[in-house]
Amino acid sequence: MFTRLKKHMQERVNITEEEFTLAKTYFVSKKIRKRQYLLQERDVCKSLAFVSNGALRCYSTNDKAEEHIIQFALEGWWISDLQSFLTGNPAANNIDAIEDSELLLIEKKSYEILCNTIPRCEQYFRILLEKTNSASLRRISDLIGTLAEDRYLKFIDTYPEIVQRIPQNQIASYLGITPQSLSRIRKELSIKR
Amino acid sequence: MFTRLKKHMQERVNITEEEFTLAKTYFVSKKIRKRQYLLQERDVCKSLAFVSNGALRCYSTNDKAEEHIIQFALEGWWISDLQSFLTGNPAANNIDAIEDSELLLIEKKSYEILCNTIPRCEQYFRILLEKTNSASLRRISDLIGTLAEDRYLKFIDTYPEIVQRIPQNQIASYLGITPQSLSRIRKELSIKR
DNA sequence: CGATTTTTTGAATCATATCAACGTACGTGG
DNA sequence: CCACGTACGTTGATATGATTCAAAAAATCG
Repeated sequence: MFTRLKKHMQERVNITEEEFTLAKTYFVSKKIRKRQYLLQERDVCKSLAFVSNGALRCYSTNDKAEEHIIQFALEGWWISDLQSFLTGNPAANNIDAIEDSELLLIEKKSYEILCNTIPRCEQYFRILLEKTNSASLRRISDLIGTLAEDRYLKFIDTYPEIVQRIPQNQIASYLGITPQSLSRIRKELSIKR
Repeated sequence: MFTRLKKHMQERVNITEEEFTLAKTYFVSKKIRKRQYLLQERDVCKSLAFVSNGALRCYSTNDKAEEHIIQFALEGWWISDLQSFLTGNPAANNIDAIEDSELLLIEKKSYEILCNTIPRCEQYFRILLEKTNSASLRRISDLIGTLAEDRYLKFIDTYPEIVQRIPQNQIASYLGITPQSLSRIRKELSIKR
C-alpha cells in the first residue's frame, strides 16, 4: 500500500526506515471509483492525495458549465486543491477519478505535524513543490507563448503515459482548447507526416 | 538591507533573531539597473533572488523574438528560473530589471545549506512554494478557462501595484495577449462604464 | 527639446470556438 | 449475448476573439 509513496520519497530525500514508518501513520488510504469525486467545488479541500494507483483530474467549471482541466495525476503524483487546502476556503475546483484509484490521504493537521516533526518530510515536500512549481511555470509559458498545435506536440512528448490512458477530449481541456480543435490538429499532423 | 526579507520570513515562520542573523550570511546583495539582465537564456540560473526594492520580470522569447512575461517580481517577491536553478541546465528564460532594483541573492549551495541547517528556513521556503504553486495553478486555470478581458479584470484586481508601475504592453505580455488587444480591451471597458 | 518608448486606431487575416450532425466504441442491464 | 444508452471522436459551416501589419498619437526620458 505504501510502496509507491516510499519509493517516491526515497528517490527525493534520504529518509530512514524509522522515519518512513512513523510518517506512514499520518496517512489514510482510500479507494475511489471511476467518476467518483474526491473533492467538489465549494467544499473545503481537507487532504493532500498521493496517487498509489489509478488516475485523477482536477478541473474548474465556468459559468457555462465548461470544464477546464488544471491537472492530471497518475500513480506517483500528488493532487489537491492547494488554494483551498492551505487557506481553508471553499475550493474553486473539482477533483474526480478518471479510473478506479487507490490514494493515500494526509489531512492538513497531519501534514503540518509531519513537516514539523520529521525534517526529511518537510524537505521532501519542499523539493516536490520546487519541481511542481517549475513545471507549472513552464506550462504557463507554453499557454501564453505557443500555438495549440505546439502545446499538443509538447504534451504528447512530455506525458506519453497520459496520452495512452486519458480520452482526447480531456487532453484538449488540459491544453485549453476544444475537443473539436484537438481533433482537427491531430488530423493536420497526420497529414503532415 | 535585510529588513524586507526579515519581515517576509517573520510573517511566514517563527524565525529567531539568531537564526536570521545566521541566515543573512548566506545572501549577497546586488544592485541592478533598469533594463539590466539578471539572467539571460542559455546561461545557468545560479541564484534565487529576493527583491528588496524595485521590479523585475522573467520572460521567454520564441523563434519570432516575441517576449512572453512569465512572472513579475516587485519588492517582497522572489524571482528566478527555477527549472535552471534546480537542474543546472541552461535557462530557457530571461530575467531583467523593469526598474532600478536591489536584490538579495542566494546561490544554490547556500540555499541547500540554509535549508538543511536551519529548519525554519526550509519551512519558510516550503510555505513560500506552497503559495506560489497555488497561485500558478490559478493562473493556469485562468489562461485555459477565461477570455482575455476577464483575465485583465482579474489582474488589475489582484495586482493593482503592478498596474500602476508596469507599462501596459508588459501586462499584455503577462496576460498572453498583444499590446494592441489589451488597448482595445481597455477601450471597450471604458465605454462599458 | 529631440529621441525613444508606449499606446492607440484601422483594416485584413488567422486561430480557435461554436453549433450541429453523424459515426463509432463501449459497457450495462435485460 | 444482444440492444440500447451514453461517451467519445470526427467533420463541416460559420462566427468570434485575438493577431498582424501599418501608422499615427501620446507619453516618457535623457
